[in-house]
Amino acid sequence: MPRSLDPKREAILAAAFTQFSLYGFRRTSMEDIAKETGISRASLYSYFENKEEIFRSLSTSLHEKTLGEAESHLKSPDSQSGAPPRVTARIEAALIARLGPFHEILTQSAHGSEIADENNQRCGDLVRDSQRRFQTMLTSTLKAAAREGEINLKRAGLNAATAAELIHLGAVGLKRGASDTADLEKKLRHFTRVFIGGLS
Amino acid sequence: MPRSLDPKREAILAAAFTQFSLYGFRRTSMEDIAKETGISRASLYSYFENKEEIFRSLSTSLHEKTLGEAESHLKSPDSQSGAPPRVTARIEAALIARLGPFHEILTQSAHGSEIADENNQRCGDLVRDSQRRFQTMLTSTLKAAAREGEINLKRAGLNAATAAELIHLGAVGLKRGASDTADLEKKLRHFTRVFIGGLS
DNA sequence: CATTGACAAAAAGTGCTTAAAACGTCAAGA
DNA sequence: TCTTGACGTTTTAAGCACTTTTTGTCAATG
Repeated sequence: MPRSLDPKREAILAAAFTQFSLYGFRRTSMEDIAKETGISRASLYSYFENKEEIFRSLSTSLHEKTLGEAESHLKSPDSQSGAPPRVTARIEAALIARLGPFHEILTQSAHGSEIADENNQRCGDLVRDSQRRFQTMLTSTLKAAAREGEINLKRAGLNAATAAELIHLGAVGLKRGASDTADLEKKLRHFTRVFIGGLS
Repeated sequence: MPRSLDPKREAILAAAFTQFSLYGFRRTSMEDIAKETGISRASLYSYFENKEEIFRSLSTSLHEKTLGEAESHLKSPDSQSGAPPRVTARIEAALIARLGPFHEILTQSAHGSEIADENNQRCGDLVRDSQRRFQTMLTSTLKAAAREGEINLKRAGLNAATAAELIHLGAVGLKRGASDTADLEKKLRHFTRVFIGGLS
């Protein structure tokens, strides 16, 4: 059985996620996680090295999930032709899939900012790597769209990688001003529509 | 003499800015500021209540300066007609004027992030107010541009305030990925060009 | 009358002690 | 084989006494 699909591990990760959301990383003990999982604290150590590894596993898991969903949106076949470039809808969905869950944690948990700090501190490598991967996906999506004439990068004086970076950074910026998930999604939709429109 | 133009106060503020940049807010003492100014510590207290007020004055001053410059760019008459909407160049310049100096402090000072933290903590009201004012400026600029047919908000399904918010938040997001001032300016130019292009 | 040295009060840093909490491991038990 | 209670260790938190730094205020001064 692949480690990443072991149901016991999944149960522990789910319990840990609950506790981290409630109390933050520092204030959550292995005892808390064990109790929430319904097993003894000692058992935790047969599934994870320590609290740090649990946290990193959670982070990895969320990054993989959001990247996977983002990728599937970016690669999904266009539903039907229409006036607005079809790539817009795909990028909209990808941004929502990629950024939504992190924003959700940040706004819903009472310890959202502490969790975000710990994540940058302990999983900075994962974060940077995921960002690079996401930007790479965006880049090839934009390249393909340019090849098919959906957008025109040359006219804007941009290459695909630069355009992808601008979209990504801009979208991340929208998180700052979004009060809840619905608001973020609305902003991301408008933003993407206008920005891709500017490349058409 | 208006308090805000008293040359003694200005000298103190300049000295304080130097020290804060070098040592951060917490690690800078009134003694440090006095020495840098070339006066006694006691004299500081005849110009400012305490270190907090010095810091807030500095923050106010930078906000006013950047808002003023941004406004003058936004209101400046268009140089000459051209293919790209003339409002683009004005917004580009305004964003650079408004965001550049803060980004400069963040990247140039060894204590940039501490200073930014203190600024949000102690001057959160000033920050929010300035952001609102800047967004208001942007909003009326966009409204005017729409009135003159330079951009078309309706087609994008946006009102001017929402568009202004998107530009502002997006531009702020670009700060995260910009290594230095030149890089930030380049990103802001590209971003503005594409985004306003999307509204044309 | 603007400036400052000097003073008392407050705050911040240091080192040490103690108590409590959390950790990681392992042998015994289900 | 999987689970866990229990054990020794490590980490964290709190308290205290002490020193140093920083603060805010004035009366004295040039």
